[in-house]
Amino acid sequence: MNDKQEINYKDTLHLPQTDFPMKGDGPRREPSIQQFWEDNKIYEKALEKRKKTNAERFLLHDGPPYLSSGNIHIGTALNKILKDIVVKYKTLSGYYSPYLPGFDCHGLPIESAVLKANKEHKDQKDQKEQKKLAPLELRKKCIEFVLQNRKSQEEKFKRLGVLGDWGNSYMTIHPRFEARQLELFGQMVDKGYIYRGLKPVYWCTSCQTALAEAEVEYVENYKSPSIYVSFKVTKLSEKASKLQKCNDLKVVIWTTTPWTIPGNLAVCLNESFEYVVVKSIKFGHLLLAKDLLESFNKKISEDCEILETIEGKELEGTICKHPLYDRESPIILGEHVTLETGTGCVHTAPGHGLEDFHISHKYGLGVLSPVDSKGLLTEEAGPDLTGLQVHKTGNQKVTELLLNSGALIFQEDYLHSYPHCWRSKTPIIFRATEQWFCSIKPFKDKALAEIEKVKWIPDAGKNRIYSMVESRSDWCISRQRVWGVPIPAFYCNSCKKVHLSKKIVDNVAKIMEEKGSNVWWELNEDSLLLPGYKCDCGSMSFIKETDIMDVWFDSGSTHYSVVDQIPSLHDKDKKGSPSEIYLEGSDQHRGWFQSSLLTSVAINDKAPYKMVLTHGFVLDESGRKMSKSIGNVVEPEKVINEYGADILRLWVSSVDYSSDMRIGQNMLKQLAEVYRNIRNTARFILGNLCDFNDSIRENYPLEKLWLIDKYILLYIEKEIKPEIDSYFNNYDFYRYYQKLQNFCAVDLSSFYFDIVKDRLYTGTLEQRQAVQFVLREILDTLIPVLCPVLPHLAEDIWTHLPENLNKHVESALCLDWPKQNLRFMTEFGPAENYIRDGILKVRTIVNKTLEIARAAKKIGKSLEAKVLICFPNSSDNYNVLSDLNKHNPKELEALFIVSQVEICNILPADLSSDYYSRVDDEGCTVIVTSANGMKCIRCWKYSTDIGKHSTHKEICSSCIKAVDEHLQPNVV
RNA sequence: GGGCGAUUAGCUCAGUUGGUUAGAGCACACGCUUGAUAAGCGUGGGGUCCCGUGUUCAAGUCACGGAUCGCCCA
Repeated sequence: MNDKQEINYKDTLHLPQTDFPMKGDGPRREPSIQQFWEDNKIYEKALEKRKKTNAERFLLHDGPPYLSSGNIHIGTALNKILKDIVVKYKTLSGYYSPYLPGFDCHGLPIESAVLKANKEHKDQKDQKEQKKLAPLELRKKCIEFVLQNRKSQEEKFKRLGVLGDWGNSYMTIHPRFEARQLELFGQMVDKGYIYRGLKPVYWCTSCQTALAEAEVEYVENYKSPSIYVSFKVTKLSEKASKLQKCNDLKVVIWTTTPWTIPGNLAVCLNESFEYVVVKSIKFGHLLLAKDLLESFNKKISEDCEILETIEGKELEGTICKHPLYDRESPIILGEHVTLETGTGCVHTAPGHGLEDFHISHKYGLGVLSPVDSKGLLTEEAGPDLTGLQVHKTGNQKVTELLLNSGALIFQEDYLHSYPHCWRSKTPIIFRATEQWFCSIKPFKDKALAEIEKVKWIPDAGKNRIYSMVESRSDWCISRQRVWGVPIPAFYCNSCKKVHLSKKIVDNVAKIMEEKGSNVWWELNEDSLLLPGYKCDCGSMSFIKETDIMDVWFDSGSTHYSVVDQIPSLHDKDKKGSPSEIYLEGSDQHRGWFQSSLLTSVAINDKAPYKMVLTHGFVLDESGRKMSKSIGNVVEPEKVINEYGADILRLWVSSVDYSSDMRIGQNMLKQLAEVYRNIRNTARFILGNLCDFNDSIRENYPLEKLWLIDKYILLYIEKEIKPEIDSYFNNYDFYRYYQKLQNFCAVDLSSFYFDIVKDRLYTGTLEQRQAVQFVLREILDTLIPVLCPVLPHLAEDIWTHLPENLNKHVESALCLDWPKQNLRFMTEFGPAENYIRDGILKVRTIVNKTLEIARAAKKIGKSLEAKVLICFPNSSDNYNVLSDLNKHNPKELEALFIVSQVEICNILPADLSSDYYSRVDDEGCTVIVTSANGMKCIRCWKYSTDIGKHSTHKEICSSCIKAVDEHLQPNVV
């Protein structure tokens, strides 16, 4: 055995050993890791662990994704991953953080998708069979559609590595959900917030139905009659009194829908525009916006003289007379008035336009809508117009009446884009219809105050929702649709009175909880109303409402219908306690954030969330919106199949979600590189801990550590742990990503590991264990810190832990967040500064000098070199490095990965020009020469003591020590 | 058309109360290594800080105007 012929020195090295694969191979291996989590109930166990210790609750309440398709797009994936990162981090760091996923199941897009599928199906069979689906039939198809999509989406979410209580996820079609939603609605009814009123909606006179925005398509170059009409001023506002001298003054309006003149209730001006009174030869004194006078002159072929100029706001309150009826039409002010076309004086018919409706509502003008469902003018429009079709004879007759009354100034054909019904392809109208509203006014101030209290991330979110809520008018909660939760109101059959009360609503809720919301269509009024219910007029015959609720009301009720109902989600006896966080895309400022806030303030007087985090939208690599037609859509499924979920998750963590994010092949490729580097960092640690035993850690004598060991440990305590923790705490995930990447690539891989390899592979057991002790500490920090973003990688590492390491929990996801190690903090103080201020900078200069020698082909690997470092007399670095060199010369050699290091103040006088390279820096001069002595065939370092030993003639004295130890393993 | 937001290297991000020559990682190029090896290490090139005007001794940073992109609304 002692015969040198028989010793293969390579066998005496401690090279890394691990089964941990170099490649993650996410597409193939992640599913089995996920299976492990599911089979072993890891989500439940991690949660249970916190519950046992009575941990503080941190609830991220899931905003339900919409089930209009079984696919998820990259934005949804981003959202779910962000949520999962938050929940995993909070769980690891000691909170009780349950995650109950939800799904949004009602609404028009689903109904439309089902109708479309049905139509296509029917088309193939028989065109004539095509007729409207009966409500129950349609709803049945919607349920099937939704259940199928839910299953498909759930699979996709799970494949992202999102853990949660999938078995109990909530759906807005669950009877218990719908019942609670109605209860909440009942409470709002009870408080008097719900009322019935008129509101203009898109209306198709051919289908005789209300249309949603999505069902409207715009036809270009549609020909409308354009008319200029004068309204006589009967009383000037005080501020406009200077116009008194302009006798017989008329305000000129312009419209392309003459049939809406009967609905006119006001004339709207812009407060900041300049208006003029002009003298027309044909029409007398006219008022219109100054900037539009020129075009107006052309129309009437005159060159009107300007008599007066006045600001729009001074005219507010001036009264005009309606040109057809004996009715007042006041001048009001609105921001929507523009100078694009017309006269700057806008004919305002609140029953026939949304802007008109809102501005008239502000002035309390009421609504007039003298048009029936077929598009025929009603008696309200007067005997001359009754029964005329608005777009045809209606327009003609109104124009004729205006001409006769002398109010018509000019008329011509006008081409513009006009909304049409997508089904019948006929022009639509705006028509005021009876709708259900939630009055915001009573609790708007409270809602605004709550917005102030909530923490919005990023900050800008607060302004955004604040201004939206501040300017919002009442919430129209009814839809003339089938796929949704019914509005449980009744109409008396004889006196038409509306019946809606908490009692009625609660009763319907009770029935619905038992039998599902289909009962509304299945049962008759008697069975749905309270037994023996009677109208004030004495009638007991009622008709049920056919409108359903706005789908935003469904999801907006989840704080009550989900969070408050499930004991594991809210603190004991603390119903109505806000969730810690809502996390959605920035489009939800108008959507879920707002509807949730409104219903919550309405019934609980407070916001349903303490914090709201919003993220932007995902664009393609060049910053364009993703669209099928451009073909730049990045599908999460494809990313997963090519790179795995961890890469997608890493992408999520790498970008600043507060604004729009980009994704594309180039980025993913780079992320895969970063992932590989992190993975190999872990692999290096695992491989080098193959023979380490955790029992060594206890009471490990820290004095055996080298300076560099203490430095890296202290760096982790003082910088890595606290920074990473604060990045997660502040939801700055991209900072975490940057830090993690730097830590693995720079601090560990290229710096610490490179330096430490020699000791690990060739050193004595004591030297090797010192490094292993450090690697073990690093691993303890690294694994949990990977969990939130790269759970599959973390789990993979955990399952490949060498056998003598303490695997005290079943899964990496059950670990605790790393805490600061006070022992290191107090015992290592001075080490860090030495490294920081001196050695790191010197190392860079040494590397540069080595590189010059290498480029000149003088050396290959740096161990072939000897380094001479010369500092000025006063240099602190001189003192630090020379002290270190005296104390442990091996450490400086290791630090620069060279065979010899000399430190001096003065360059040796005999320094000839046969050195390899030289770099003069401000702080020092570095000279590289060839290393002294011969190369040790074991550790590859050069030394002068080779060949002196009787047995080991080819290795250095350090290696002889290590080899002897290896040959007699019992002697430590 | 209105409200809100974004714009720093090929990519992802730093850049403090305005203050030297704007930084990091990745990517790229060249080289080394072959004892982390479908890995690892070193060195290097690369910037009109979206554009313009202004304030200032001094602007990536502050003010105003504009462009492009995105979200919401009309």
